[in-house]
Amino acid sequence: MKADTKTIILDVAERLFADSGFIATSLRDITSEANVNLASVNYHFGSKEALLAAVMERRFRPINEARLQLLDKLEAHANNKTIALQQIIEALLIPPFQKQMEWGKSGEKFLKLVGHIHSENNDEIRVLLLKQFETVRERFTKAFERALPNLEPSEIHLRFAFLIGAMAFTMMGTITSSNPNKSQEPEQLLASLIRFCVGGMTASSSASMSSSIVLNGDSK
Amino acid sequence: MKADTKTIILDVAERLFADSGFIATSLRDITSEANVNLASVNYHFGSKEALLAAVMERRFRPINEARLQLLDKLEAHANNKTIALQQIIEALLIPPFQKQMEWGKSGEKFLKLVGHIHSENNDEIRVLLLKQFETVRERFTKAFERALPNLEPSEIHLRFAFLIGAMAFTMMGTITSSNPNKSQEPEQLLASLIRFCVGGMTASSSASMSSSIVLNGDSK
DNA sequence: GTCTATATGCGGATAGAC
DNA sequence: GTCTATCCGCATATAGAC
Repeated sequence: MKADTKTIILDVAERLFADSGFIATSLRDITSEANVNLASVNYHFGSKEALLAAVMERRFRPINEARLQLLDKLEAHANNKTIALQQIIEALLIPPFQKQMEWGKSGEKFLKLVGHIHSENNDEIRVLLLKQFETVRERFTKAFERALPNLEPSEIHLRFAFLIGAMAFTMMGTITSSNPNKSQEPEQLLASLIRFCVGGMTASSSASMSSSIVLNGDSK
Repeated sequence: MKADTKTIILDVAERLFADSGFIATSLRDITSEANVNLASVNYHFGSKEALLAAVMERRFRPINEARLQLLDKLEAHANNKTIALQQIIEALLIPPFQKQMEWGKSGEKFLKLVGHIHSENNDEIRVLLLKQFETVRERFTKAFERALPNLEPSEIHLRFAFLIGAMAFTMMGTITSSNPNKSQEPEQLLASLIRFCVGGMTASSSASMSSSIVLNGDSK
């Protein structure tokens, strides 16, 4: 557990980025809290953006590997049989929560950061995140299409995005902070999220909008 | 349709905030694009934060009023009968899309801004947004509890948050920009979102997690 | 590898003429 | 109400001694 400068910077940066966002966090905030020199960030990482990339890479690689391994296992166990949708969703949603608990205090703020990154406007960062997620997205899209043969691919694409949205929003900590129950157990939160997403993905595609409310109101 | 300075600033600020986020957009970006003087923002609004507050207020007030009016109508028409869950969700999700279409080009970027605001870390801004949403949240929470008597209030609270997350993420434009179909129709997007949320809210609460995957992995 | 000192620029906000 | 000019602070990044 030697705490070299590089690791300390990564840990502190992760926490501050999660709490205040990438843009609002200055290198001075990071280096002063980490008790390292201001110039060391540029020495070790090259730039502020590269630091963020390193922070994300460190957490996302194992999470996405776990996701793909779980999906591999599911597909191996199911010989030509269809995989239950819930298991696919669990393979997607459990790893981030599981890794967070495994990492303990160090990874405590990571989920919050993940949520924030999803909404950062910085294009280069988004590209970096999407690149890491690309393989996962492709593999799980195919799995969803096999498990939900009655849905159009375009509909599955949209619902997948809704699922990611619910997950990202959950991870941002907005929910836990607004919840009356002061300390929401992560397990309960995850279980509820899984139920919600299973219900959303399996919803009938035929339901039409209620006629009483119309979008195209030419009210003027 | 006189374009006074104040309105021009509001329009341009809304668009730039939506595209690049609040922090990353400078007053100089806004005033130069709006062809107004830099000092006019502080003259008309007082500060950059107050400008954002004004931008949000202008759009949220009519949207939240529409939401509450729709819910009023639903509750008036249903004499002691339970309101269909889908109608409650529609009353919540249709107004932002409907208002956006009504506003046309001027309100085009508004949904994107809404999505971003949900993830801004600035506490004062979040408080401002939550204050606007408070009445809506309370009224719709009660409606959900009546429509879903089998769910625990805490479970409903969580699912409501997931729903907001799916909506916010959708609004950010992440979906539309990543979708292979180049121009996703807003109506189709909204219809899919409603289906997903109805499915998520009505999902069985008894489903337990698959035993093959466990969160508490003491892997070390 | 780590430090100090500094280059260089942009940010919000305001004073005061018109 | 609108303009110019400016205050003042903080940002990232780097140069160069140690």
